[in-house]
Amino acid sequence: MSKIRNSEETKERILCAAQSLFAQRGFEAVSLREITAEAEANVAAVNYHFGGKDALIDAVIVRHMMPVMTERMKLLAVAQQRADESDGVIPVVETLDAFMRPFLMVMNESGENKALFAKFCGRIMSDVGSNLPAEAVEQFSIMVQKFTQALSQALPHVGQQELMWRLHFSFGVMAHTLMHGERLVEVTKGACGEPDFETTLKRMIDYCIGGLEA
Amino acid sequence: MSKIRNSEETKERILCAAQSLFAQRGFEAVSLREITAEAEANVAAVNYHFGGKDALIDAVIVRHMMPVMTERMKLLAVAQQRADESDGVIPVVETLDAFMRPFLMVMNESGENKALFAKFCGRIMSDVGSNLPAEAVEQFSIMVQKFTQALSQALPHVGQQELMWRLHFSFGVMAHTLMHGERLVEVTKGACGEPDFETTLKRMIDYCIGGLEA
DNA sequence: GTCTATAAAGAGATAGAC
DNA sequence: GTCTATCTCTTTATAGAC
Repeated sequence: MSKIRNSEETKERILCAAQSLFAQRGFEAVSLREITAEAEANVAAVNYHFGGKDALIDAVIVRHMMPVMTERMKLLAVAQQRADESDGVIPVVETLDAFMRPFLMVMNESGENKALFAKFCGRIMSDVGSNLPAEAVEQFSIMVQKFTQALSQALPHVGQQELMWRLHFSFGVMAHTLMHGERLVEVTKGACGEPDFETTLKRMIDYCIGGLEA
Repeated sequence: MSKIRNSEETKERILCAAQSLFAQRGFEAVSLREITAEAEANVAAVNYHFGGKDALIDAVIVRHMMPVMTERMKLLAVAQQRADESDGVIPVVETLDAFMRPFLMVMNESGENKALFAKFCGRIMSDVGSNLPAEAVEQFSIMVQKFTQALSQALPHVGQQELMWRLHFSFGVMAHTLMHGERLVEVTKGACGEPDFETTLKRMIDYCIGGLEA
């Protein structure tokens, strides 16, 4: 039993170390040796627990993205309930909030490095559809459908195709900011301020509302 | 003389092959062997002509980004001249056009695969500041400054910090679309239409105007 | 300038002892 | 479950023949 517990801990350490390194440098540029060194585990442990590097990548993605996806759907459902008490249409600001806020929530809940977690999420958003595990792609597809529908009702004057592109653009805003937001601070030498995540979230939502309603 | 000419051709083939592969899979995930195989050159040729893989990466980036940067500055200068004939303020739509259109122009001029070139540009935009050659970073920095200034004059009600973030978001729109625009077509199974680059450009500009003016 | 051959380092994976 | 030792493959880089 103690062995099983240790095993689970080792798995967890590997997952965390992998996520941190993947966030910083991407999936392919990180070696198992670096991961296991940081996780204070053995190279063989990865193959034992996950089956190989590719399986580890999938596990890390699923492990960290599922809570975000679940939270998104939950927030959207809550917003839908609120909307049903009036005209049934979710305001754009609430839909966007339901889409973007879960990152903050998961970030805050986990004790992990927030900036790294953000980068990791941004990286995944950028890679969606390329090599993501099937489970994640499916979840993602369902989510896109739900959110498109909600936005469509709030923005009836925007055609379906147009709306898809604008949602795609909004993904870009989020992915780019999650991945490279802190770099803006560097590049501008702090002239852009050093806002907390809540402030950045609000900025993104405001910007995307403007773009979606354009 | 004929050897020199052949040498230049080999260099060019290597640069093109590298750009194509980097666009598809990123810089670190592509090996020199793959590049030289596609370029029908020898592995040693890369080291002879460029000095190593890192130097090749820098050369590819500089080679393909400089025309875009130059064109951007030129278009902005032209817009400024037009503006000087009235109130001196460049309309947001023209600033955004000057920023985004050069990609199309360079794409169309080069005989290369347009979609690949777009991906390559998007990848560079995403990597700005991380490992880009100093030459490119400097150019980029100057460009950001010029465009921020132009937008600032057109949007006096938007604070400086706020504007920087909104410009950053606009970068995200462009980078994400260049890199993953075609994937939207796949994911939506064509429901988003299959617009040409000119149409997508217009959509991006409209969206970004909405966001910038929000 | 170009190529072959090879060096040197590092990758992922696995067998077998514990 | 974990770890050492090792296998095999691939990478970048370079020396030296042509």
